[in-house]
Amino acid sequence: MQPDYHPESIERQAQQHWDDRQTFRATEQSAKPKYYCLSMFPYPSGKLHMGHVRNYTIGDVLSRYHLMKGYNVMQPMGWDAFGLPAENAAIQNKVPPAQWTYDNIAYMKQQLKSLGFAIDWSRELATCKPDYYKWNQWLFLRMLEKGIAYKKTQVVNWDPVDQTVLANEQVIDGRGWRTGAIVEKREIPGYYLGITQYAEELLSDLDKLPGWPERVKTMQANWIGKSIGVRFAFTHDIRNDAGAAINDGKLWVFTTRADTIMGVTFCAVAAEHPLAAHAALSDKKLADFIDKCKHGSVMEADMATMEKEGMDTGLKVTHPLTGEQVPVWVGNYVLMSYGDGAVMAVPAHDERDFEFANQYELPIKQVLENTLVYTTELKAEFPRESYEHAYFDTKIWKAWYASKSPDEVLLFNSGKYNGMSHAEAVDAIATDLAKLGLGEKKVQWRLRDWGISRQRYWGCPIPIIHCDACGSVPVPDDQLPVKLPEDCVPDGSGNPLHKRADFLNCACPKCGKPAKRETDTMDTFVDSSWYYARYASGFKSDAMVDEETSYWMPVDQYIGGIEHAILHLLYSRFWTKVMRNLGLVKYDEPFANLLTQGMVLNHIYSRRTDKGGIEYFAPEEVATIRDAAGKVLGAKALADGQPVEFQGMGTMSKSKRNGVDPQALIEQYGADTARLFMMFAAPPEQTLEWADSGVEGAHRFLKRLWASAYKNERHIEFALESRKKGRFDWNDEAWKNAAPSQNGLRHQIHRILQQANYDLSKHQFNTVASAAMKLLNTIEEIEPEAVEAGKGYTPSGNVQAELACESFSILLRLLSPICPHITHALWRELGYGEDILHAPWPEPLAAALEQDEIELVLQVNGKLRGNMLVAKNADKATLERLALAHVAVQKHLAGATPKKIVIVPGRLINIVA
RNA sequence: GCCCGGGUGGUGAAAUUGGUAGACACAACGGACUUAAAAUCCGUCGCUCGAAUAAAAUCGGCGUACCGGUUCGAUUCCGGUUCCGGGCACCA
Repeated sequence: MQPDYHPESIERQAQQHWDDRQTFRATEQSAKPKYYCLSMFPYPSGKLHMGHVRNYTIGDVLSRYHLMKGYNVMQPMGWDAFGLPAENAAIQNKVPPAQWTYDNIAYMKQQLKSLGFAIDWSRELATCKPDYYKWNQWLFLRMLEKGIAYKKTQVVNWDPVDQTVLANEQVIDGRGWRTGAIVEKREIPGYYLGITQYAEELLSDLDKLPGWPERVKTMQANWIGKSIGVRFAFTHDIRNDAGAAINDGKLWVFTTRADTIMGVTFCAVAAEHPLAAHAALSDKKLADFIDKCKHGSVMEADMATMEKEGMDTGLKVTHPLTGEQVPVWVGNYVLMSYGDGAVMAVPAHDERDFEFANQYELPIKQVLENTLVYTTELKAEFPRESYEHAYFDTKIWKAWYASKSPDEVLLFNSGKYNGMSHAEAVDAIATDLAKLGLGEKKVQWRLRDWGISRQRYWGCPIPIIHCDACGSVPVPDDQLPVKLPEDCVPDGSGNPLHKRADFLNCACPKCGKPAKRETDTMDTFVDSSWYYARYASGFKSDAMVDEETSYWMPVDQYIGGIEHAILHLLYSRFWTKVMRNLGLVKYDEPFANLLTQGMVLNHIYSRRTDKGGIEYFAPEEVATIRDAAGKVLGAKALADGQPVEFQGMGTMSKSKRNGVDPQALIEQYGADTARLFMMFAAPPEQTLEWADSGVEGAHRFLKRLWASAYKNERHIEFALESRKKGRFDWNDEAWKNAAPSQNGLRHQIHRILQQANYDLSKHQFNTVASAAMKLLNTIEEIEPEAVEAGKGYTPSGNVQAELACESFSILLRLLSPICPHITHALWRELGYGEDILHAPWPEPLAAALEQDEIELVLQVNGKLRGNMLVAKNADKATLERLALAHVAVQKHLAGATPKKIVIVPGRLINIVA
């Protein structure tokens, strides 16, 4: 064997070996248990970044580990190939998104291959191919038939300069990222999927997912947000010009806090609400305000953080229970798309209403009793006169409320409901409203239906044809797929499909007259909602999925970034349930076990353009300015020397230009070093700030491993030879006769292995990597001189050779999922066998783990004072006697009598004095 | 703003989930080898703390973002604060 480690040649040979034998080609015919290991497929943005390397290495470690554990493993790969960045690239480079995408796929595929992942490439797919997205269209049509898909208006960001719809990402501080123009909200029609019809099951089935991280399940449950409340109406007699009562004289609202209904002092409606529009007809200032509300982005984070503004409409509605006249305000924080676009306001017991009431001097009426004492401190901070009997700062109130059980807080100031608890009051009030025909109990979900229409070119066409005579007509199944022309070059304004007569013009499937195709495309989350089932289904052209999915599905291990904790994972769960209800699949949930990888972060630098848009700089394009502690204060662009802004750390992404390409790393050190370093850096679920400062160390370890194997080559050969000839019987008896130092080393080796196997079961790969390093450190303590050629037959020499042989075999197998190339090569070079992947997974031997004596820690009053060796089965009395007699204990007890002795078996003795 | 995570040496991190804080590495420093450098090997490495000493060994104190609590014992559990990251429905 070669004396030095040459990664490029051994990696090429190992990959060739796997290619030649089709090692990772998965088949459905196997007696072994199946293991479907899936990493979230990448968007083909151009190059891999470190987040990809992390994600796919984690998946590969799990795949290879299970392969050696005796599973029938399938690990596929594909491309989430539709999306916005391809259009941006087209605008910049004037290349069609299709060509840019296919070029990127080719490059990134070669990068993935060079990392040596155990992928079954025969199952590769790309979502931008018609044979894939045909089935998006097909299932969408089934959903239309079932009433799951429907059409209604949606609010979008509109750039008035580019005359185009903007993605949320393209809105920076309320302005278009290219034009800098103030963004407007626009209402346009679009298609929705009724995910709320599945809300109950999506929530309750979280309990069927013990293999998912708790935090992801919590996030999904909060997102679905089931709450039981009351929908009710204020009445009015406000009539439009035609004399008809607006909305039948009812202002509907929803509340989860119906018990506070007697504390309502005003109502707030969205700017788009019919009452607001009516009032604006005769009020110029109100009309201007409503117009102003239409500017700004539609993002929830922006809505929630913006200054709450409102204006009185001058209109009054009647409280259904008190008969009081309640003023109606327009509030910029009320969303038309939530519920009925109107809310009741109870400033005494709602933080947002409180803030609004304070700002506009609206009355506050307390209706929940409160035994919190109005202290002088509170008076100083909240001195307003009307606070005399109520302490309405809702932060204080909420803290007080949270310290009580809901039944302890009773209603007061609420007429006939006085003295009732929360639950009693909600029931009584709902009953009274129902008697009046003005309300009822209702389950309300925070979850909204999924709007899938995108006014963009590079996506899956929505299979609808618009006919003047017949309206919106679904494309018949036999005309699927509706193919997207692949040669368009978007220029940033409008949808290029509008200019494509060959795509646009068609015949109405119903009446045959000339008609126009829908030009909206589907949200790319549709593409990623079922790709896992397609991998598993043999790519039939006549079916979306087939019976083979029932062999592989559900996915046994899904791996992907925590940023997908809600949307992608929830949509996939929903899509699965729709497919199940259509009889296409038999499982309820797509992903049995989930590992959410922590983000790989890097610095983000940006600068405002002259127009008011935003421009990002890659970290290597700037020189950072740091303070004494090394904290980044700012930076200057290397190109022009002008300042750029440091935006903090953020996840690696194409759009923020802060991705790090692993190519240089792979070329300089090899794939094994890149993989090892990535796994060693941090546990998989932890966020990681990118720095390559440890790469050298990972590479140094692999060089040491190779050198050590080279040094031990002859001893291992000798030991393997001896085993074959049956010259020595390496049973427990034989080891008992070996020297204590040799048994000590063997004990250490098996202890490290035991811990590493435990860490693997927890998916904590960084400590598995460090276990490999510890194993090598331990192996280097074995003295190889004793078995130099020709002198290897002394009893001690035999033990040394056998110890080296056993230890290396453990180390190579343990390391092989992380560093498959070097371990593949060394396994063969040292003569262990043809293919390490066919070797069984190493397990520690009970006999090697056994120890006669154990070390116990001695504490006095919880402080470490010493330790002692005791027989492993020493009884309690002996332990106490030995501990009290210990010199360090005696010293710290200083003659005091122990009050208590705490013994933790196998660990410590704490003497409390 | 709301929901979910996280904060441990100069750095990445570990601690068998309430029991020796800092394993394994990186960087730095010192040494060996070398004409020299690289590579390699050996050693030191939480603290502008205290005692001891010529120097060390050694002994002790403090230390897991901050404040408080529970416990014989807290990086781990509970309450509060703060900073950082992820998500917030058209980035994927």
